[in-house]
Amino acid sequence: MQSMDLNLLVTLDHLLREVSVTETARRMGLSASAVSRALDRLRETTGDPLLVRAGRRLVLTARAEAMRERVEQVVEDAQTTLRGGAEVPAEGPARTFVIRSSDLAAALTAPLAAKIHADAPRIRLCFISEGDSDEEALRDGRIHLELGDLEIKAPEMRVRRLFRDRWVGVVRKGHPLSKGNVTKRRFAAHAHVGLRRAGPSALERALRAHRIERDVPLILPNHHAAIAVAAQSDFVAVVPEYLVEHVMPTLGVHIFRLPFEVPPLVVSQAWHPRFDADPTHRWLRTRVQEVCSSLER
DNA sequence: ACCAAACTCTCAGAGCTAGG
DNA sequence: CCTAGCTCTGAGAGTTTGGT
Repeated sequence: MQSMDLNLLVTLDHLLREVSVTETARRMGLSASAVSRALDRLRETTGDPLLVRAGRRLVLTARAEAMRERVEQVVEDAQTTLRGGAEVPAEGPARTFVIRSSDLAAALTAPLAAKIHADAPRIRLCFISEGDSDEEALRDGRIHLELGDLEIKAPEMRVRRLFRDRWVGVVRKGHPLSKGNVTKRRFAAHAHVGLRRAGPSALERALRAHRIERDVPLILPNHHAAIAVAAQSDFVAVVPEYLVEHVMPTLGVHIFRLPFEVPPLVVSQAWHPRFDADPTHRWLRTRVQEVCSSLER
């Protein structure tokens, strides 16, 4: 076998996650041209273009898409091998991890807490809401781990994708949209609940791209509240499908496919590099990953 | 048509390593 | 120690595409 530069795997891992040469370069602390040439070598090695132009942006080829999870796992395994196993220490003082989490990550709270309590009863978890969403808290160690639909800007921060899910429409049983085909016109004809966010969400961008104008007379703080309101009123909510299936299955709502394309929701975990080599933190990240792999469709 | 953004390519220079 | 070969880098120009 011809010898391969295994450092290319790390670059590939970043490229598959960022889908951008510029962003990969920023994350790795390299120049864009260096990453571009690394991509060249990856293309030569794999015999696939991996990332191809789509307008101003790049998109993954089918082969790259298929490689993504495997590459992530290989890089993670290599890092674990080189740094030592991610085992929770049997001795030592009790330890509390502060996890900042949006309600998008709520589905994994119960299985994660059960797993941690069973395997490492000396570890305590303190979940806080995303109200305080500054990256300084991750930097200075006030927050040990962040979970959710993250838009981390700090280049040094470690971000690992946990799972993806699709957006669905939710209405009460017996609602007009619970019968027949939901068209864009019918979708927009009903009042919707919106979510309070700092910037436009992927959903709002998709609505704008499809020129769908909906009436949003009610803004709520999170998806759980949106589902609960939709279950008991004529409001329409658009939420991640797993939240309805895993967290609020008892409400008896009707779920329908959206009549337009929305990029999938991506839930990730993020942490500061200061915790990279911390064996207990690594053990926790691995447990989070395990719980999430059971959620992904 | 013009401008901006993102990626690609070429070039020259620097640093590292192996071999003589 | 010197040299050749390789890799990486930044600079700068070119290409493609989208927005105005």
